[in-house]
Amino acid sequence: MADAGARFHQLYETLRTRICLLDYPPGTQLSETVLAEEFGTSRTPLRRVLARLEDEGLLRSVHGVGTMVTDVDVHEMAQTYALRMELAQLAGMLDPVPVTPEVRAVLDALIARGDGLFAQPDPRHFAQLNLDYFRFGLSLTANQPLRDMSERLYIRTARIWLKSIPRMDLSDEIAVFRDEMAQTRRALAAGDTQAAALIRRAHISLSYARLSQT
Amino acid sequence: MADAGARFHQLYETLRTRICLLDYPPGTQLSETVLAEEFGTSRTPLRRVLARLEDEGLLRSVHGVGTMVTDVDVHEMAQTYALRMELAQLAGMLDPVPVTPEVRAVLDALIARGDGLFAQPDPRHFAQLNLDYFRFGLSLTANQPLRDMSERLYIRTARIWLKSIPRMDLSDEIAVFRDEMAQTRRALAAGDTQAAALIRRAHISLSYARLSQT
DNA sequence: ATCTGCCAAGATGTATACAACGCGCGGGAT
DNA sequence: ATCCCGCGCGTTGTATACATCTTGGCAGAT
Repeated sequence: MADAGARFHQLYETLRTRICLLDYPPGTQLSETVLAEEFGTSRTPLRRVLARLEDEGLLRSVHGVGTMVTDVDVHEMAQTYALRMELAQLAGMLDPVPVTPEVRAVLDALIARGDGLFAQPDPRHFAQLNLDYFRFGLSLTANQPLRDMSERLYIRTARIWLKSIPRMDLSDEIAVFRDEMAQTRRALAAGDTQAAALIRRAHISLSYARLSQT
Repeated sequence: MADAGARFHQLYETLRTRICLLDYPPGTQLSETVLAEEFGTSRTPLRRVLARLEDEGLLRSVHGVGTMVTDVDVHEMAQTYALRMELAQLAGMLDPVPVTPEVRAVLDALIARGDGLFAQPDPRHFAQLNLDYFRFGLSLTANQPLRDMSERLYIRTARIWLKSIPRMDLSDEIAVFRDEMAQTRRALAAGDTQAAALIRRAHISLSYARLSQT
């Protein structure tokens, strides 16, 4: 049978993806019982997953009431983006990894997906590509704590960003995103990880500015 | 009866303190059953606490083997300190809080404890004061995500630092610590939060240098 | 009609019995 | 003497029954 830890991880990522991709929008009430039935398990292991999601701030459980998907207020959003900017820059300074052809190949694959997305815009695919590109940026540093914390922060606010996409212009956002990837490719072609990090920082800042206009 | 969340939090802090203060040194094997009996509860709520400690990297549970207190290797230690230095500096730049007389009073109380510690050195009290002073430093920024992540990183390595204290000179370390607090007080007397953060960054760097010499 | 009190339903939190798993000891074959 | 198989014990993981809590609606008094 499959390893228990692997099963836990799969359950965790499944639920986290549903939250981040707005299958469960903020305010949605989840039922431990129905989720346990859906995944063919009992409440106990499921609660282990929900507990972790609650520790990460994505859920909130109240005794006798239910488990709700949390929302993020503008204040927390501003603080998180301010911190994410700094961490993005740090990713280019702390324990940078050498830019190998394999690294550039990964980025090229992401750019190709961006081209496909540009031809056929879709918010959900955009969100997925954005996450994958974010993780690629983290792969440029070998500092594991920095990677963990950055991803944690990203996950916490990604769904709010995705929720605001309809209010903005999807095609414009995709175009800006492709520009960022193209700039990053030029920086990595020169082997300049720090420049790539600064590009990322600038785009996080601009992204937040566009976000807060809505 | 006391709130369930409060009881959870108390259990969590109790166990975390025991781990950080080396009541449970790295490698110690914990038993869910005996811990549950000690706290007069069943395994279920206790496992909820252990799960969180495991997510934070302080414990590691293996099916059929046991739950062990984790150790931290030198590589992770270096990465964590490198990141902590940067975050300490950020605490003086992101969302700084005004330096009120109340803030200075809190620091004066910490300094007084430092004087008492100097007169009567004790590793355990030193560790506790160090944690409280660390949290005081975090109180100088209103950026909650930054505070959460910084504390998480600190907790993860504090016990390793404490474990190395016997190999260093306790009185010297306490003297250096008092110097840092005195410097910080001067910076805060001038209302310069950023200077206080830079002092903190410098001392984290020096502390790690002394630490890695052993 | 409105307000009040109570209860029933459904939610999460807890306790407990059982399953799955790994390690180590011990006996027997070689 | 040595190696190997097997089983027993303790551990964590899972399932389930029960306790506790909150909310909403209904019935009755005013």
